[in-house]
Amino acid sequence: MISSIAELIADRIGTMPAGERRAAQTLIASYPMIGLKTVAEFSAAAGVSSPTILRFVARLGFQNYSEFQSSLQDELAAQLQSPAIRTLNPPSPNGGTVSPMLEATLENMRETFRHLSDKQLADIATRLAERRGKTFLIGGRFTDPLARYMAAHLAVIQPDVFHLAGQESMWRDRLIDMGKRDVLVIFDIRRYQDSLVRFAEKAHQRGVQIVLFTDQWLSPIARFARHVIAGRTAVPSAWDSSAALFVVAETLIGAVTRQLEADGARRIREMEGLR
Amino acid sequence: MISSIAELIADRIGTMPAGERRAAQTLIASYPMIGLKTVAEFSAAAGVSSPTILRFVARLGFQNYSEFQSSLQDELAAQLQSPAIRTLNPPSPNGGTVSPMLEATLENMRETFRHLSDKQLADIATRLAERRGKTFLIGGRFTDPLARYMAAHLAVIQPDVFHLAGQESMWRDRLIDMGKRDVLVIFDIRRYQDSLVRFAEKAHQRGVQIVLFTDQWLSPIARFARHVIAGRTAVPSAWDSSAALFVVAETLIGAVTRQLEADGARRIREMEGLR
DNA sequence: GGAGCGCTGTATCGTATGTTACGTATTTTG
DNA sequence: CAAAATACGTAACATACGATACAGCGCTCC
Repeated sequence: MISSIAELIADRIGTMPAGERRAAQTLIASYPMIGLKTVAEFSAAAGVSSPTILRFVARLGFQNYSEFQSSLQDELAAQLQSPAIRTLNPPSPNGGTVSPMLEATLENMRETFRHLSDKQLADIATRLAERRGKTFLIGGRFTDPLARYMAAHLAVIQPDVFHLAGQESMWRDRLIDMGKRDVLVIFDIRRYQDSLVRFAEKAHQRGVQIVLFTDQWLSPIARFARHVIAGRTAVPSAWDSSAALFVVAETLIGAVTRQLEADGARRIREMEGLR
Repeated sequence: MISSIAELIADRIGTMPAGERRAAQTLIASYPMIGLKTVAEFSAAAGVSSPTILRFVARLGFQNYSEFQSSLQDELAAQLQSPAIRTLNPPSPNGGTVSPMLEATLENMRETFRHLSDKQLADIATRLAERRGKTFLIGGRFTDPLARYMAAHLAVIQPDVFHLAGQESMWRDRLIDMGKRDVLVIFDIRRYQDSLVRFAEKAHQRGVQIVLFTDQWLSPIARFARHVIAGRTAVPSAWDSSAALFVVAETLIGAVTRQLEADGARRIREMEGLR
C-alpha cells in the first residue's frame, strides 16, 4: 500500500535513469517543498533540465505537473490537519472507543486556537463588551445549544442579550429591532442551514455586525461576517464535534466578563439581591 | 514582533475592507494551504474576485503574489523542519488571556477522562441505546444547553427522546410519564439547583434510572444516580467551564450512535427522506 | 439629500510557466 | 566495435496565470 508520494518514489527510484534519479533525490532531500515550486526552480535545484523533471513526475504516474503538485499539497494538508495524531499518536493501548475520540477533540482544540490569535478574540470581546447596542445569538440545528450557553452567560453580565429561539418566523421578525449598533452571534456548521444564511444576509443588510462561529470549511455566512471563528470539527464519529467551538465560546465569555468586570460585578451583586 | 503571516493578518485584519477581510478569514481558516494555490482558486474559495486577493496580499506588504507564496512556503518549510516549534500561535509569552484558559480546559478534559473508564461509558451508552423505555434530558441554568445538545443528537438516532424545557411546573408534570424502564439524563453543576434535586429525587422514587453529569464536587443528585460522570470545571475565569462535560457528552453520543448503527442508519435515511 | 471617495468586479493584457518537438550525447547490445 | 536504443537538453510553443485599467456601485460625510 503506497500512501505518500515519498513512498512512491522510494518504490520506483530503482527503475529511473540518472537524471530523474537526481530529481527524485533532490525532492526527497527537502521534501516536499521543492515540489511545490516551479518546474524551473525544481530543475535548477536538481541540476537537470525542465523536461527531465516533467518526465520524472510522468514516471510517477501523474498526467502533468499540476496534478503532481496538487497531490503534494493534499498530503501536506492532511499532515497539517493532525500533526500530533500522525507523529505522536500512542496506539491507545486499551484500544477503547474513548481515547481516539478524546485525542481528536483535544487536537481539534489546539488546532482551532492555533488559527486564532489573542488579538482576534480580544477584538470580538471588546465589541461584545462595548454594549453600544443589543446582542443577539442564534444557532443551527445542533449548534443552537451553544448559542444558548453563551447567551445564558452574557445575559448575566450585561443587559440586552437575546437568544433567538423557536420558529424561523419568530426570529425573522426580530430583524426589525436590529441596527448597526447591534451584534449578531451566529453558530453555523455543516450542513449549513439556508434559513440561517438568509437571516444573516438580511441582518447584514441592516448593518448588524455578525460574529460567526463555523467550521473550517466556513459557512456561507462568512460572506457577511465581520468576525469569523473557524473551529475544527472532525472526530472519529458519525457526528461532527462542536467541542472546539464550545471552548472558544467559553473563552470569549471569560474575556467579555473580564472587560466588564467593573460593571459586571455590580450587576451580578444586584442580581444576587433579587433572589 | 511579527514572525508569521498569520500574525500579520491578525494584526491588520481590522483595517481591511470587507472583501479583503473575507480573503483573510478564508486563508486563516485553512492556513496556509489555500495561499499556496492559484489566485483563481483562492478567490473562488473566498467568494471574491481575483483582484481582491491581489489587493489583499498587497496590503500585507508583498510586492506580488509570488512573493507572498514564497513567504508562506518558507514558513511551512521552517515548520516542517522542527515540528516542535509551533510558529503559528506562539506560546503567548505575554501571558495572553487565551492560553491559560485553553491549557486549563485541556487539562480538565484529560483529568476528567482519567477518572472515567471505558467500561463506565460503554455501560451508559448501552443503557441509552437499549431503548426499552424513554430518554429524558434536563439541565440546570447554565448546563441546560448541554442537555439540549445531547437531546438534539439522540433524537435523530432513536425515538422517545425528550428534552425537558421551560418552566419547572412543565417538566415536573412529566414525571407521571416516567417509569423504571426510562432513563433521565441530568446536567447539574454548582451552584446546584434545588428544583433539579427535588425533581431527581421524585424520578428516582419512580424507579427511573438517572445518569448524572456533574462537577468534581458532585451534585447532591449523585445520591439518586445510577451513573455519575464527574467533570472538572475549574478554569482561570469568573465562570466554571462545562467543556469537559460537553466532550463527555459528545463521546457518549458517538458511542450510542455506534451501538445503534444498524437501526440508526435506517432511521437517518428515513429522516432524510422526510425533508 | 447631494457630492465625493473608496471598494469591488469585469475585461484585457503581458508574461511566466508548463509542455512538446527535435537534435545530440550516452549507453547498451549483438 | 558498430549500430541501435535510450536518455537528456535546447529551443520553440501554447496556455494558464497574475497583473492592471476601468467602470459601476455603495457608502460616508458634508
